Amino acid sequence: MPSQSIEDYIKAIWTLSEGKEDRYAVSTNALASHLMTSQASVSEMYKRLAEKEFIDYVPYRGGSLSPKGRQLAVSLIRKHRLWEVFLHEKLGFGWEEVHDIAEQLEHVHSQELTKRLATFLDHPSIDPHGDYIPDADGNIPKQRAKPLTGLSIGVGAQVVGVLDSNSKLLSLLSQKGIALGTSLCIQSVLPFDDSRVLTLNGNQSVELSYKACELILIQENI
Amino acid sequence: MPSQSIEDYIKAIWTLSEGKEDRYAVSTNALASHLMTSQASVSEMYKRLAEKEFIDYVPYRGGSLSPKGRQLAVSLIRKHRLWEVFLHEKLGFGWEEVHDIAEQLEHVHSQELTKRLATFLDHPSIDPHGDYIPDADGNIPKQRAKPLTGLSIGVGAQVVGVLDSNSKLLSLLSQKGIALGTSLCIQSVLPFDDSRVLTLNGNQSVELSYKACELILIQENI
DNA sequence: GCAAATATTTAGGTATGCCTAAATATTAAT
DNA sequence: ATTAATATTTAGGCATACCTAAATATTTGC
Repeated sequence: MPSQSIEDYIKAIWTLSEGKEDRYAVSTNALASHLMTSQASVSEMYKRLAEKEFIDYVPYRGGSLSPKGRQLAVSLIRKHRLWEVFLHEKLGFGWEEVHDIAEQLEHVHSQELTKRLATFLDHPSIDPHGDYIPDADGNIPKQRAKPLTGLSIGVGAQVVGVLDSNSKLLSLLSQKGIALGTSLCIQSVLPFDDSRVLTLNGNQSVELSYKACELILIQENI
Repeated sequence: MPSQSIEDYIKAIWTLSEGKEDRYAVSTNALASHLMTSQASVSEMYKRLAEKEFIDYVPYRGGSLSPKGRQLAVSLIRKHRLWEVFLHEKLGFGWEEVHDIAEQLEHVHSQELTKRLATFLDHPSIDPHGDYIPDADGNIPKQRAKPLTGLSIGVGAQVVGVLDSNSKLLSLLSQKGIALGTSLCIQSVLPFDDSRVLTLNGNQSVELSYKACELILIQENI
């Protein structure tokens, strides 16, 4: 049974290589700053992970998930996102609260539990942040959405996800009245800092920094 | 935040001193065999636990829970038993399957989660094995039931709990048709090994070893 | 192409939590 | 009361997972 640390590392490598080509190698630097640990610790752990065949590791070149590693990562992501749905839908937690708790729940080992939880939740395919939930075989659709910063002025779109589960971002969005499914369009882009002025659901008007807009995923209306 | 190991030790001390007088000291020997670890490890851990003020520890005399330790223990027991109810009632796990999974779930740290889970389950007061669930303030009724070995021949009673969550025992009981709430009475006691022949729900007849009977808690019909 | 900047690894140390074997306390038996 | 049996602790090790500082690779800028 992989330790909690190993699971955290594997999940982080998966997250950082999402959207990149297959076998994308994650640098120690990137992983260290993502996990808020030292590069030395990552370097050491990379050796352990390679030994256990979770990653392919070329010193000075970073680590990339092996098939075994990818499988573990995806099963963790599946558990994490299913628990998020449970916390949100069944227990009434806000979308900014679910991440940290799911972070712990994902480490519970029991395939049967995951299976039954999925059934209990009616096999959801997206979590409260709009991310796809891998199916039982580990298949997960590619995120087709693009960041809000890539939306042109006057074009209608819908919020379908966020790129970070950081609860501060989610609190900010909740506060501004932005949630999954919110319809919006960009009214204008402010000079100097590129903040966006948005129209939400055709009426309210809110301002959002470039930094926040980068992390919001939208899908343009057809 | 106490580590998982510390939580396991505290819970074990609580379990072994349940029913005993307040501040009952658990010997290293008893704890080591309960946790299937060495006495040396327990001795070492006792020092750490005393340092962190979870227990009072007198070398060569064993350790007893401090108020802080008892509080932690009871909150773990509460979480464990609430999760067992969830697994059994919501996910349909059998009573012999829930213990091991709850053993992991109980280590998830979030008071809010426990609170919401209890509400979601409608504030149950007993778990699938018939054990009382401590309330949010840590109060837990004393177990009033007695073991099946203490029941006289011909007296009707009801199964209200088991003294061990060992899944082998639970499987055996399921197999024999014994569950929480089963009505039974002792038909006869066999010679030599003291096995009991039981009548279940007024009709079926099953035989059960003394060893198993010791661990079944019953309440006599009034 | 070589020096400077940056990235990565190695070296040496710490804390937790486990082990076996040896030493020491306590309890029981005569 | 002294010895024998049992219980407990200490000593010395090991693995994981972290750290800082130093050494070594790689990349970048000129």
